[in-house]
Amino acid sequence: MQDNLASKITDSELEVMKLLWRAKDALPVTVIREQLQNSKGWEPATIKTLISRLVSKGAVRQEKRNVYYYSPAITEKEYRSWATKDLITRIYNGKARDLIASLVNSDGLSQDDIAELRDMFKVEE
Amino acid sequence: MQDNLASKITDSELEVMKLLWRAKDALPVTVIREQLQNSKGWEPATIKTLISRLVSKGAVRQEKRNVYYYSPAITEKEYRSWATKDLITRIYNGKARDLIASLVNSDGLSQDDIAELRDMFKVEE
DNA sequence: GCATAGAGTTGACAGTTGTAGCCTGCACGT
DNA sequence: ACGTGCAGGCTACAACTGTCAACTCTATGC
Repeated sequence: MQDNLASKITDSELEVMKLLWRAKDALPVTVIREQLQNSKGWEPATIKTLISRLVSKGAVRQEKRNVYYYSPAITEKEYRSWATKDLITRIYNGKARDLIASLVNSDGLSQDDIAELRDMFKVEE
Repeated sequence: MQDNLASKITDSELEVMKLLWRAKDALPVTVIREQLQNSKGWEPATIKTLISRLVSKGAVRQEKRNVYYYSPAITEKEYRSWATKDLITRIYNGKARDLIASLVNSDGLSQDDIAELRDMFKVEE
């Protein structure tokens, strides 16, 4: 996932991606609209624009049937990984451990989280 | 640090913040310019704009002497904490542990990092 | 077969961001 | 005391973002 893909997914567009990631299959606009119109209060036009932009920037793939069906061209995992690395680069001077330190020292993690992480790192090798 | 402060620090502006965070004291434009002009290749005008915008949005404080002296109105720690939480909210459904899981499973962490984190969580209680 | 709804495309418009020039008044050196 | 350089403030402008409307063309229902 290069700079010219997910790097450019904006907040609004991300909402569309989330929906597509949740779906197991490609979806037609109808379905996408249905869901975002309520949850986000967006006009159909807005949703169409977001989809188009995502297609242009290569984050969403379209598949021609009677009507286009849309599916993510990048996985949520990839996107998360990219976004996280981007954060680390931009504000933690590239040091991932500093990110975690920040989480630990601020109220970013619950006791449960910390317990779980301790486990995670115990098993991890 | 509310939505109307650090939330709005843009990438370019962040470079200015980083410089101010590194400085122990308030700095006049002269000094700020000196450093960013080289490292970033920005024109003086650009730097002035960035500083103004940071002042408007309350991220930088200005102190009148002969000439204004600028210092951060929010700490780097605060900003990091905010930015991290923002990431977690936006793309990890609010689950901090998922962020860390993503780091661990992708190539986000070096072996060294992992070792250090294991220590971190060992001591942490 | 024909009308119609809605998918897809194009345009739009205000606000933000990246980058930078102009102008005016003040401080500093001579 | 006077000129000059530059800090500060204002303006600018293109690209990107958040929202949305108008138009066109096609597939589906009758």
